[in-house]
Amino acid sequence: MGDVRVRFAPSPTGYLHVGGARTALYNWLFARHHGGKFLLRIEDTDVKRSTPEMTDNILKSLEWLGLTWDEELVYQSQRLEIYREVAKELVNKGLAYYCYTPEGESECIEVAPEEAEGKKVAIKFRVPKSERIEFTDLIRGHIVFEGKDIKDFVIMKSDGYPTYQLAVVVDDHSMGITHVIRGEDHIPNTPKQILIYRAMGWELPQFAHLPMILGPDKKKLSKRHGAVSVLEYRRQGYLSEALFNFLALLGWSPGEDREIVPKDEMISLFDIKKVGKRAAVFDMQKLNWINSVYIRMKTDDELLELLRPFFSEVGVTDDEAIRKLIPLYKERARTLRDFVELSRYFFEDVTEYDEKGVKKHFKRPLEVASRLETCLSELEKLENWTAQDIEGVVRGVAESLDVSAAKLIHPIRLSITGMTFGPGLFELMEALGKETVLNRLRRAIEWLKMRGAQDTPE
RNA sequence: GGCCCCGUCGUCUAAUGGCUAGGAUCCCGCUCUUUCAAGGCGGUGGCACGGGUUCGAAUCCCGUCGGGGCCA
Repeated sequence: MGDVRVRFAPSPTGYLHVGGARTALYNWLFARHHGGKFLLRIEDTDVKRSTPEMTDNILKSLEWLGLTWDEELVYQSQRLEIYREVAKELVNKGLAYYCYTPEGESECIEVAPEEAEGKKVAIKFRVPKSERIEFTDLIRGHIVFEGKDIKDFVIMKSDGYPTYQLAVVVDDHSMGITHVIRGEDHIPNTPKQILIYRAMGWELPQFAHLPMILGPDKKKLSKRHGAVSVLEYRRQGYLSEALFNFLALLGWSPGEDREIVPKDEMISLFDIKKVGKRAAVFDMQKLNWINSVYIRMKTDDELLELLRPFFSEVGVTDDEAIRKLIPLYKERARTLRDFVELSRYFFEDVTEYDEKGVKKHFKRPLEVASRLETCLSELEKLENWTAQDIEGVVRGVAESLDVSAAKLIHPIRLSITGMTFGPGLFELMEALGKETVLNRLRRAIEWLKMRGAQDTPE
């Protein structure tokens, strides 16, 4: 397939959501696979609802996903004259007509060109009722529409702006688009557009209609389903590669049971004909899994870069502080945000102990306090504050007290983090630092003694 | 309402008309382990339904039902 040219044509009336992103992604993969061009067109003819902010959001989203485009952006708002000329040409050919809506009426009526002068008229395309319009969709195969089922449709509104149907065809033609890859919701538009191509004597592109993306309730994905904006996923701590991988697999499979597929391999494996036909539900759990896989594939240095903005949001700007957390949480985090959430006790005091943890590990307060005191005094003596040596001390204390190491480990964890789970305790203690650990142990011992005094005066 | 698209585990998907319908995720066990996670092992779970074609159907055809989309 030579000289493939595809495009993504969002309208800047909203941010880029994951459905649009997936359409862009498939266009991009198709272009890259065939060594063709991926173009971008901003469909901003809805002047009232289009904003530069949204255009910005869309471009940022695409950049973040690595969906680089070729050639310059096309803005429909700068091409209004061309649409008007084409519409006029269709009228001249008798294939479209002026349509006037009298005051108070909802339907317009055809008027002759002479009569149209000075009136606010729309232009409608005259659908040949006896014709059959068919095309072969790259994904769905042969699709047939009957002309009689299609009503004459507006191509130019009375305010002088083109409708979607006209603008798409004119632009796709003048941009030399060879393959129109878009959402399934455009299937009913296709025959109308084909009629315009025919009327103008333009060569038809190939069409491929992608399945929809649904929410968990199987309804078309929308704001109601929570985060749908691409940049929102970035904010939530998803990696660009992970969202890319996830979206690519939503409706397409590279075969051979592949799940984690790097971008370059994706390009060589991508085949539009293997895209599925059925709508796919956006499954956050799978995204989370893919994200966690990509997090684990990152080097610590790469993660440091990625984590900076998330930590600075909570006031942590010390690289070294972040760096030492990375190995601790790398295989426990599903999102970048998790690093921050899971390591709170590094930056905040422990003010309370997990309720279930207290029941389990602080059950006999005085007994636990005394064990912790032994640990405390041994740890105070420890010069070389490394995970290995800390472990030696703790296990040594366990042995001398004749209790299992777990009897010390769990209470220590609860004391120094307030939580019952987390990274390996000794690495955690090393990372927290001697002073912090000792202080938190002292505080826990005090807490336990108070608790023991009021609890059970046996 | 008219037209169009679609229907394989809960979810994402694989399966030239031919082995006990495969993988991933989720969930549940077991294992490893100081906990959690990661890892390893195992398990529950699916061809929407009914006809036909065929030696043989998830796969082809028809119908029903269900879901979705566009237009009104």
